[in-house]
Amino acid sequence: MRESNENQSGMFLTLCDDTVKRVYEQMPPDEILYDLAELYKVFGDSTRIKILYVLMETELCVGDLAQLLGVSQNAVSHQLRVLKNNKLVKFRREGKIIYYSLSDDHVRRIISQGMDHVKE
Amino acid sequence: MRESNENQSGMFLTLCDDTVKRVYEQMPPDEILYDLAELYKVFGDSTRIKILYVLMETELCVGDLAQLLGVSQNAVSHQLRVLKNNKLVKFRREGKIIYYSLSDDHVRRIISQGMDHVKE
DNA sequence: ATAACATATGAGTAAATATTCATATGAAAG
DNA sequence: CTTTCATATGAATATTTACTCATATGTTAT
Repeated sequence: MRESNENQSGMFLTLCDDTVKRVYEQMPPDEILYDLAELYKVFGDSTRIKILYVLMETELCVGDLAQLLGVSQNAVSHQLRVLKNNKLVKFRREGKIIYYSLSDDHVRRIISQGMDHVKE
Repeated sequence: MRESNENQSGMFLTLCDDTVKRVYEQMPPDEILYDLAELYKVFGDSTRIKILYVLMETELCVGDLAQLLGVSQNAVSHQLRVLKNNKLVKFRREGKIIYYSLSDDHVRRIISQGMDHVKE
C-alpha cells in the first residue's frame, strides 16, 4: 500500500525526478491493473484460447467443444466456467444441450489483436 | 494429435455436422493457438502488466521500475527477462544503468484493448 | 418413477510459476 | 585493482492452476 509520492532517502532519484513522479501519479489504481492482468490470465491458457477461438465462428455445445479441442468433457466444462465467470462467453439452453457463444465483440477484437502479434 | 475429420461412432453429431466440420477445418494449427495463449500469459501477471503499463509513458530503469511498482529489484529483473524473451520490451544501456521501453506499438494496442474491456 | 444423456462441480494431484534469498556479472569511480 | 553501484541469475519455496476422477444436477423419453 502506497500513500505518498514524497521523496525520502533517495527515492525516485535515478531518472529525472519529475518523470518518475508524473508516471507514478498517472498510474491507475492497483485494482484496475490487477483486473487487467486477471483478464489476460483468462486468455493465457491454450484450452480456453481454443474455446474462444472456435466460438468466434459459431456457437457450440460442450460436447462438440470437447471433441473439437480433443480434451475431456470435464476439462471443457471447468474452463467454460472460468470464461463464464469472466463474462467472456454466454450460453443458452435448448433441452439437454447448452450452446455457448462469445459474449461480445471485445473478445473477438482482443483475440485478433493477439493474433496479429503472434503472426510475425 | 488429430489426423482425421471422419465420423466414427457418434463423433461430431450433436450440432449440424457440417458446421462442426467447417470449424474444425478452419482451426489454425495447435502451435499457433498455443503461442497465442503464451502471449497472453505474459500479460496475465500483475507485476508484468504494471511494468508494461508504466513503460507506455516513458522508458525507465530497473530501479525506478521496482520503486514505482513497490516490488523488489530481483522480482522486476526476473519479470523483465520474461518480457524481453517475449520481445515485448527492449532496452539500452547507459553506463551502469539500463533503460527499458516497449518494443513496439502492438503492446500498447493490446493493453489499451484490454483496458477498454476492464473499464465496464 | 426410472433410465439415459448433457453438463456441472468438488476433491485431489501434478505441473507451472512468481517471489525471495544469496550471489554473480559488469560498469564506473576512486 | 578494489570498491561501489545497477542489474542479472540460480536455487529453493510457496502459491496458483489445469486436469482427472467420481459424482451431482438437470432435462427428456420411456
